[in-house]
Amino acid sequence: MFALVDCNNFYASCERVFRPDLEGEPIVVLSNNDGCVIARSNEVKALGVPMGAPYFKVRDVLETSGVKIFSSNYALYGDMSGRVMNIIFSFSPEVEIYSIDEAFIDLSGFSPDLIISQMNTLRANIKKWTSIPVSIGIGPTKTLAKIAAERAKKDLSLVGVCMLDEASKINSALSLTPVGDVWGIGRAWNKRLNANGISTALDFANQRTELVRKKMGVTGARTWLELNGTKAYGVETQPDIRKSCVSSRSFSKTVSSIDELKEAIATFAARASERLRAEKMVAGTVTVFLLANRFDENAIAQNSSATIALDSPSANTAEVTKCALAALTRAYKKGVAYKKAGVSLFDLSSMGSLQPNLFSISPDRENRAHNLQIAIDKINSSPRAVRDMVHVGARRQKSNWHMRQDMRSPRYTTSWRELACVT
DNA sequence: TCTGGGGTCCTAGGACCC
DNA sequence: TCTGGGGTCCTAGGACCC
Repeated sequence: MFALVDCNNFYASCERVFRPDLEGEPIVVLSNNDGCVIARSNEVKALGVPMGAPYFKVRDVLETSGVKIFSSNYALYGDMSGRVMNIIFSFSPEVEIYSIDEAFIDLSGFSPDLIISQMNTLRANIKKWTSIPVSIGIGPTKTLAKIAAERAKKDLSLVGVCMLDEASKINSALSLTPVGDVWGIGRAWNKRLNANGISTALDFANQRTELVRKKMGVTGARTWLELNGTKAYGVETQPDIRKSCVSSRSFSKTVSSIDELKEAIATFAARASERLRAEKMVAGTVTVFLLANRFDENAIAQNSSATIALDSPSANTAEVTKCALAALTRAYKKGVAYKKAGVSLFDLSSMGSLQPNLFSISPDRENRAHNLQIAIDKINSSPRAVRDMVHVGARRQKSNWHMRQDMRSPRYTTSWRELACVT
């Protein structure tokens, strides 16, 4: 059996940890740029505000209903996530951290009779030690555990833990689950399946396997197997080696000038390389992409990108920035109103296994660049430094493309300056 | 006026190999 | 008239996840 531990309304719950006065109050959390609703407390779900709704469209409803609105605070959510995950690891080492708010546990070592009570304890401990509420679903495959977790959330009589261990329970849960809510069935397949009269997970599970394989490829076939109780996915306790690293932003206003784009791209290049260095990795290629308004059919044709290989794999901000700016010049089209831009790093490898460049002109110079980078990182991470105190000159501190983030809560757990005070 | 960011996997088609 | 068989690698696009 597998368990899925799923935090309830995770970001909204995080906002309540240091604001107990918000317990029972309606809360939403907005995406970067305060663009969309990406988390809702139960009270807001009850108001009928959909997931992903553009803020400007639901602003009036939220305000008249007295909903508390937060910009996203990833420093807080990331840290709270780590605390929840640590508690789960204390129950079993066979854990896969699937996302910021979800983890699978391989229960093969657990005695079947004790699973429910142990999961109840886990749930209670997480609540007690972090104040984050979770739901736990248990099933013979990961996909069924996902469905069980949804049932645990929706059916209040289950008190947060749902185990699907018998055919009758599984069938009943499948019949209550819309096919589009199944893990692996997204928007596109949901539409096509519905058009063919398949509306619940049970309808889908009852299709002929050859038909599913033919129409939906191997991914669809795996989902079908998992719904029918055959394991297609295991618990991956080793995190995958990362294959790419992206830093990107939508602009609050469109940007057409190459100089402004340069500042943005230099910032993204720095962010992405910084993240890579933290994971002791280096990149082989740098891609810059420029996107026009994605809600305008005609504008999408103006999207462009360019990829350039680094001379030798690197995560050095200066190197990556230089490369990214060159790629920008290639991708840039004059006169286009860009809405979003970003830098992706590909061909990643670990720093340790680095192959030196056979044609390197000056290994000594590369060494010095490396040491400089270490010194800069050290300065910037010192407790007294403001964010990015030392940075590449191509960036600028204040620009009009920067993010809107007007309603962010304090970084209670990761910044000394923003520590909660009891008075 | 306004619409997130960061990922992975699969497939089809083209170019290439012997 | 007729034109092999078996591969790999790369890329773009589409689908999915949170």
